[in-house]
Amino acid sequence: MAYGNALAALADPTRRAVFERLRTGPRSVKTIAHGMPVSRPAVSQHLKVLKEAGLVADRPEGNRRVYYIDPEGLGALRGWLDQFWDAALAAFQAEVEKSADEQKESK
Amino acid sequence: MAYGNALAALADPTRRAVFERLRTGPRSVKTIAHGMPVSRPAVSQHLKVLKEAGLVADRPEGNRRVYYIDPEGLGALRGWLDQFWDAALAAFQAEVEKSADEQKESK
DNA sequence: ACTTACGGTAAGTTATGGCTTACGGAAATG
DNA sequence: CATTTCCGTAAGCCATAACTTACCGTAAGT
Repeated sequence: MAYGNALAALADPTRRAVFERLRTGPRSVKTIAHGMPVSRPAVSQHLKVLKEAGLVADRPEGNRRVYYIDPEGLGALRGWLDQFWDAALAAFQAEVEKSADEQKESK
Repeated sequence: MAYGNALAALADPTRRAVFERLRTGPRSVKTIAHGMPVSRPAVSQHLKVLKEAGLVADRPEGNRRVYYIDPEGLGALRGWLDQFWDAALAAFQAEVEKSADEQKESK
C-alpha cells in the first residue's frame, strides 16, 4: 500500500520536480521553491504530500526546515517494481516469439 | 520524460489494479475487467493510457485483444528510480549521524 | 444471414487535486 | 522589543481526469 502513495505523489510533474531537486542533497524550502513556476506555499503543500508518502523527511535547522530524500518510500517503490520485472521480461519474450511464428506461417 | 507518463499512469489505483492483473501473464480485456469495480469501457480507457505510457502492449487474437506488460515503460521507471537510490541512501545516512551528534551534544 | 460476443470510442457528469492569496506562528536580526 | 525571514495552514477557484451510458465495427458461432 505504501507504494501507492509514492506513485501518486510522483505523478504530478511539479511535485516530481520538487523531489528531483533533493537528489543532489538536503535543501531548505526557500531554495527548493527558488526559480519554480509555482508559489512557495504550493511547494510546501507538495512537500507535505511527499512526506506522507515516505519519500522525503525533514529536520528543523534554526529558522528553516531542511528536506531530504527518505529511502523508505523509494525502497517500497523499487520492491514493487521488481515484482514485475522478471515476469514482464518473460512474457514479452514469449510474445516476440509468437509473432515470429505467425510471420513464418503466413509465408 | 517517458517515466513521467508511466508514473502518472500507475498513480490511479484502478488503473494500477488493471496493470497488476497482467503480472501473471497475458489476458483479454474481458478477463481483466471481470470482477472489477468499474465498467468494461473504463478498463479499455485505462488500457489505452497504460499503452501510451509504454507499460503494456496488445495483440489481436481472433475476436479478442490480449494485453501484456511491456518492459519498456517498466525499464524507464527503474532507471529513473536508480538515479536516486544511491544519493538518497548517502544523504539519509548523513542525516542519521547528524541527529546522533545532536543527541550527544545535548547531554 | 442472423445473432451473439468482444472491445474501442464519444459525450456528458462529477469529484478530485493543484494553484493562489491571505493569514499566523516561530526563530533570527537589528 | 520591534522587525524581518522562514514556513506551514486555510479557504476558495478551476481544470483535469475517472467514471457512466450509448453507440459502433468486427469476428465467431448457429
